[in-house]
Amino acid sequence: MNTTSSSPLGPDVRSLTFDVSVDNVVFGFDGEELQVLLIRQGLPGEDMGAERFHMAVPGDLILPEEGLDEAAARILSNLTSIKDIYLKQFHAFGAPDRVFDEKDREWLTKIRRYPNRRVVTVGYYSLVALEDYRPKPSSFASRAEWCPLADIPTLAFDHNSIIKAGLEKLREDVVHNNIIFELLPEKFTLGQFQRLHEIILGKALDKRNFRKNVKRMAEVVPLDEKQAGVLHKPAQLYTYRRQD
Amino acid sequence: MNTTSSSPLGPDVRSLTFDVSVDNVVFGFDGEELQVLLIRQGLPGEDMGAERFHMAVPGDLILPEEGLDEAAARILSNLTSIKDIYLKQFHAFGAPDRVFDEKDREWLTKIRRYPNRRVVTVGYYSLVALEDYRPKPSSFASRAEWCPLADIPTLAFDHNSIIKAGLEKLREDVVHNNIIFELLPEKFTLGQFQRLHEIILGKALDKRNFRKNVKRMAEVVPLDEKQAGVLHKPAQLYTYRRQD
DNA sequence: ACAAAAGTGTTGGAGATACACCCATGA
DNA sequence: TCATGGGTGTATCTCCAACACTTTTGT
Repeated sequence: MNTTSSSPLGPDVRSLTFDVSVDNVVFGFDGEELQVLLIRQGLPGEDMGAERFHMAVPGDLILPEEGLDEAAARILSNLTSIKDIYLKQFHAFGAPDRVFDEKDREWLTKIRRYPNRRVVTVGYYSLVALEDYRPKPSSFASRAEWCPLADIPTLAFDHNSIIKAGLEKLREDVVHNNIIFELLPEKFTLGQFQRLHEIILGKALDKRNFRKNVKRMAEVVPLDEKQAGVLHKPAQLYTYRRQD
Repeated sequence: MNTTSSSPLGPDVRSLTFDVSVDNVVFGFDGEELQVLLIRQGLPGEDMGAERFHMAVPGDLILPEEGLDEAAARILSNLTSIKDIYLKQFHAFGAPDRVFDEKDREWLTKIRRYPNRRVVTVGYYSLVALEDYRPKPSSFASRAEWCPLADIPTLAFDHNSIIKAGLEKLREDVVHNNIIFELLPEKFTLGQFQRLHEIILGKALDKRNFRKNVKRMAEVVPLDEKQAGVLHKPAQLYTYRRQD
């Protein structure tokens, strides 16, 4: 008895209702550069020959009985099979014209019951060591891949601005919290660690000063192991050990 | 096609509809303590003898054609007549059981067309010099008043947690941005300025060091004016002048 | 031998912290 | 005269920025 169409107060539900979605901006680091997890929109049955489907950040509508954080995790896992990662809400996007492009609407017609309904979306960002997560597409994602931040094409909806906002938030959080470790592989060199900082912060850092600071972090501990197979002096490997 | 419960045509639609609201946590400073702007829920026609209406933060549903920021400003102005203030989005709240209390539901029945619909709300916070803003209730607010942070009663919905989250965000932003000036009256003493910092940051600061830091802020300029009518040495007054 | 990244200390300046007493006013 | 907050300086320490050369490996 409790919702929409049975309400005594009138029929004009369409314009007084919203869908709520979640979009996940997942950053990954491969030791070289920062990447973002993108999906290619496409239904399982469809011929994928045509390249007309769009790339987007993995996102979808939330379910009626589901919290936002919960939805973010479920949706990411549904579309890319990546799960159990740190997901942090960073902003809600609700411009009435978020979705205006003709091809976006066309796509929505295929997957949504009410494709014209206004959608407010909540952005989450996440950080992973890229090598630990190989995305596998499913549901309405025909592909799911890491894409270098520099090479991101024009995406569906307002996803380019969502990524931009997520990156800004990431930068803030890296400076003030210890979020950056989520992005590192289990074993990493100080070179990678520094490169990661430089990429996220967008500026060069002094090697000696950087290493001095790292030495003061109790969480970063050296291993009894060195890099091998590289064509230069092999680097000491470190790992991150959470403090009590 | 794997895992998902949502078919290509999207998840089950019946109840898949939401309202979206905005809640404004407005902080004010009176030179002594930090306060929050609250409204008392009540319809204009109703007898206000009974004290059974609840206090809440000023918030309401967004309109179909309206952006989130826009809605926040409109709603605040509608309910309290306070306008043209700095409003910053800080978090979206979407727990499915955000509204579960019987009296909350009862109240919604009076003002909402679809009182049982799930509501996802977006929190905004704001900062003002309390003395510059005297709230005037209207719409479904029967009262609108400043309430000291320490004396906040149990509020409607999840508004206590929303305030808490807003305060945390405020603290962050005070440290890293220059947001704090929004909270000060036009003319202020360094004592007030320091007290405000201490209240927001939740810790005591050294007076001499604090004043040293203030002297280095070009935006804080002394006036040709002193406090009067106080029962101690009158303090120099300062003002905030935005830099180009 | 060469290329490529790893690794390593010192110095100077700026900003943070710690700390105690006199001053001007209203009652 | 007393109570109340206003107002002031110095010494130390920690953190940050700037800066150049040697080492180890693979080819």
